[in-house]
Amino acid sequence: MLQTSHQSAETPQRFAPGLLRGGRKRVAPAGDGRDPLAALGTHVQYGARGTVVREGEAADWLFRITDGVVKLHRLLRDGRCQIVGLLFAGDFLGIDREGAVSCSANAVGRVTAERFPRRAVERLCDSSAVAAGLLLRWASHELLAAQDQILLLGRKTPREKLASFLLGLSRRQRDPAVIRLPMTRTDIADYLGVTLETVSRSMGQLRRDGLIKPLDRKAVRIVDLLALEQVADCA
Amino acid sequence: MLQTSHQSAETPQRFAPGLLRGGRKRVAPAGDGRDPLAALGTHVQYGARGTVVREGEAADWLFRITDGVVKLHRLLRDGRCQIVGLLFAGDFLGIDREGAVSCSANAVGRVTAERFPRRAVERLCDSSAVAAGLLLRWASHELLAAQDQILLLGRKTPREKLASFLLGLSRRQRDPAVIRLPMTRTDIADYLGVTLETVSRSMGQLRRDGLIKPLDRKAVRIVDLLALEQVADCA
DNA sequence: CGACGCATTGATCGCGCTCAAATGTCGTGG
DNA sequence: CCACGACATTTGAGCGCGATCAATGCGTCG
Repeated sequence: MLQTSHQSAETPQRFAPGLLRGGRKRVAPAGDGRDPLAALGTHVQYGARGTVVREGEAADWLFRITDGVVKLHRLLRDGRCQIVGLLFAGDFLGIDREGAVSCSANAVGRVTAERFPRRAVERLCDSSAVAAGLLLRWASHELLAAQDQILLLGRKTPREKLASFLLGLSRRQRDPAVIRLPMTRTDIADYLGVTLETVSRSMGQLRRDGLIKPLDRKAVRIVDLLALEQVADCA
Repeated sequence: MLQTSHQSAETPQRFAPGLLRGGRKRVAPAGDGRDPLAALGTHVQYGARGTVVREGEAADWLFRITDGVVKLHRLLRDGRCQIVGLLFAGDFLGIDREGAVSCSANAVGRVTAERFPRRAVERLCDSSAVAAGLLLRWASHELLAAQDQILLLGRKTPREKLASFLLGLSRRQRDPAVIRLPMTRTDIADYLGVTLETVSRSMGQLRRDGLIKPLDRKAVRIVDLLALEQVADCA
């Protein structure tokens, strides 16, 4: 079985995790100064839970997400899992690699991305300050996000973690008042450094306190934005 | 990050508390391809606990540490503190800024650094792929370190956190078997997302288990490197 | 329908936090 | 030089939060 008849994105795909379809090299306008990478890219697509790269693989590719959400996660030997990053449309995957891939990357829902040969990108960056600057700007921004996450993991309570997480998601979405949760409770737990039960309880707590209102399993409505920001304490 | 921001040409330069001495602009060999930044830099020095930059300040400067250790920390409203990064010789400070400084930076011991005018660095990066590449490479590496720290904070036990921390430090030092701790227990605690008592207890535990041997309060000898690596679980 | 995956809720346990006290270390001035 | 005080560190006692284990509910698919 390759694909369910349902087109809805959240339907779990049953086919083997991995690459759905690799496109042909796109013929892009060569002189496009706005996106120096475009000419190097190939479009690729992944099904829900598809594996983009696996920890330890040779780092031959650089990706740029065009649609969907990708989770970066690392495992400890005994199975403990931590999601070290969430990538959305526009984010790069694989900049931070030195020879081998440092963590696995999986599609959360369906994902489309551009894939660039790593060598070619490096050559481009060596010659084009525009290309290098593009990646540098993104890496700097990502570094900031990582610091936020470090503060969250090190010092925030589960309740505060969840509030911060929800607000972070809401900023990424069309309607900031209705948050679509692309991931399961387990994923959220692995992202926030708690257990899935704690995520569930914190969610219930925020609901009982009137800050949010769960719509369905994968969507939450922000009721009291101010109070939520207060809790998140994004000082 | 390194955005082109228009800022007053003459910012009244308030010397941060802790600044010992500001040097003169260094006249560097212009054609030095190895270090495209050198010509822009000024040497500065800070005393122990000196403030390099404070959260919220205008991000007018980029620093490169030449000696000593700098801690980056962020505070929550109620005083909880998290050290989001430690910078050593060769590390940059301030790449990840967008207009304002995102976290405070303090010298841990005595620190010397180069200071670059932010706008000049941005101009250089816009024109020189070498300069942009230098910063990009550093940012990528730092992003990797941040992911390690995220895994540590989210999923490791205090004992594992301390082991990882000690091993990380040892890699930075001349003699990898004798670790000099540049910081206090409180700082270590704020870096590892635990309390100072827990740091102390974990240290005692590693000592009793024969993995390390505290020499004095600011130095530790690694007795059983293999076991320590096992505990750190840097998978 | 039953099987499965995901989420919620409850009961209990133990690790790490908190509060508190004792001890050690360093810098400073008499 | 020693006495002193400030501060860093260690150690102890007790508690509470979040993890763990377990049961149940709920929606989807075969």
